[in-house]
Amino acid sequence: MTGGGQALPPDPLPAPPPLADAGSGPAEPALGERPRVVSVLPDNPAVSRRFDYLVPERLDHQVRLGSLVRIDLSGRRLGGWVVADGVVPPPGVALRPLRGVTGFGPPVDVLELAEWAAWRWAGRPAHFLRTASPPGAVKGLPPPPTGRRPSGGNALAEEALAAGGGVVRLPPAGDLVGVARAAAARGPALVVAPSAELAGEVAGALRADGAVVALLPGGWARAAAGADVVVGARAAAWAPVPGLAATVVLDEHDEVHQEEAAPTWHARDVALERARRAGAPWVLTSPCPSLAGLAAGPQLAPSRAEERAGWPVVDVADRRREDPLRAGLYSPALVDLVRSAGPGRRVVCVLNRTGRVRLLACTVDGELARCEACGAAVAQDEGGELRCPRCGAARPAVCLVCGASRFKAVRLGVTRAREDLERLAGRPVALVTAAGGTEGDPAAPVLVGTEAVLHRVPGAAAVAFLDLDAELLAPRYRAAEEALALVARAARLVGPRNGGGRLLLQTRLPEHEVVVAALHADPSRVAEAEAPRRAALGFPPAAALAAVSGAAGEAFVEPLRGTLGLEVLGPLDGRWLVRAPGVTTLCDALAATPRPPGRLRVAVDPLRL
DNA sequence: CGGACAAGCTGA
DNA sequence: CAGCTTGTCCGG
Repeated sequence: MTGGGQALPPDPLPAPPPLADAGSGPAEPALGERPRVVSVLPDNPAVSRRFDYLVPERLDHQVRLGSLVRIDLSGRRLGGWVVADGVVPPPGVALRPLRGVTGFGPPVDVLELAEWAAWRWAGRPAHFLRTASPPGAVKGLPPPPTGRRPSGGNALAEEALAAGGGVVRLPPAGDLVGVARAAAARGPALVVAPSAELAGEVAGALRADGAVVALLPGGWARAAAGADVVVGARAAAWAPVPGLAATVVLDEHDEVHQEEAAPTWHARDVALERARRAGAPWVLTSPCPSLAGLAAGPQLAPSRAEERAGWPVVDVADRRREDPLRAGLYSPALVDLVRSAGPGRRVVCVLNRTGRVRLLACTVDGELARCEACGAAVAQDEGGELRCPRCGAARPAVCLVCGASRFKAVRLGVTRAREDLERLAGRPVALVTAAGGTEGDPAAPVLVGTEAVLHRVPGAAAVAFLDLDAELLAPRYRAAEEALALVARAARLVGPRNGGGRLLLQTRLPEHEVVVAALHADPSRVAEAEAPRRAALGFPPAAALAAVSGAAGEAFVEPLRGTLGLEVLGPLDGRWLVRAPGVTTLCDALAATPRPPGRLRVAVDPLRL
């Protein structure tokens, strides 16, 4: 099967006992005096076993499946989750009593989901149960909801929900709240947003409708007590939602939905699996659906006119026409654009490179300036000397081939771009980087920065990508999707065309499907070009991949080499790639392979490759 | 994980 | 062979 089609639960491999009735089977019907015993999974990912404990009388009514409890384990006190109740402990073990109950924990369906996720992303259930647990102790729940269920909402979302599930292509200026509304109209809905900020906006809008909204992570108890809508960022995919009736993932293409650290779980896939288990319909929305998202179900697109209206005007500056030696990052169109900036008309320039200068080329023979000692590209330091970033050697700025002393920056960083733009625009230009700093006046009419600038600025009249080719040609298999996602983010920042929103794409690849897709407000062009490439190259969702690294990587990967249907590549840069035709084959194999001692990182579906 | 205990190394 | 390090196992 292909990746995004939701993975089946683990086959009965050497799988651990299912969480919800782990251990030793159900108790016989209370036949007199048998004491109550529960199985507890310790809150310590290094301990994957479950241990049985007696429930003291005084805690009896507080302990239920999922409860967060305190236990004694080999002399230490730990937290843990009750994962089975009424178990009959194996004979000959001296049981200890639970030390206490911390409070409410994940409901049974989430306990089972954690077990599935441990299989799906080669992790430990405890890791997921932490994410699924409330941020603080929850001793009691608020009264059940008395809200007004929202009605109406986005028509395409309603259509997708009625059909059991679908991917709604919602242009950048589209109404995300309307999608959440359509879901909540069907009953308790789970809405996973790409950021806490957006989650807050959705929560605010639905509260204004009169709905009872649990905004995660703070609203965990509200969610557990029942709510019309449970909404939050990534981790909300693990929130309790009694009576789950619909699941929504907003901006499913956004890579923030995936955890970077192993286990690399993806909120979209968690939400989809949850919907599947609950028999609830689902909606994924995106202005530019990912292939992984599209593999989950049918796509519902607005009319061409509607979709176009939701994107800004896009201009393409074809840098091929510019003199390759003299052409910098500043086409005439760009210069016009930055000169149009002013108070209330902010222009944002995106350049995904930090630093001042990356590569220098001799103005006479075009030779790149490289280190005499080690051959790395050298940069010009403040004093004008050429300094090697790799070995530290410095030398005067003289071409090694022709002796000329003038160099031209062929790849400019944002620091340099800020200075250049300030000169070209004749107005103050501020620099915004991911590191958090802003150089220059943050209220400046022109901002330049790496893609972080798109996250840090509240709005803009226009966004220019100074060098879109850096994204288009990035050596990552998802480069095209990522580039379009970046353009879509900029599109949301500037707003739709009827509000004057404008994007400028500077590129030497004007025929590239990402450029064409943006130009025509038709993201399907990227998906259509990309799908056959992924299939040909064996990349997700046409195949399932795991990246294995760490000192124990070799030992872990070795037994996988012989496994039927698996392909093990590497090591390359200390990393192995495990490829399988589908998620089930891959995850079954990973789950069946013992973990050798030592540092090991297994990233299933790695984002960056 | 962290403690318990067993199997190996060193110095006399 | 004591005294110590290193490794493996197990916990309720």
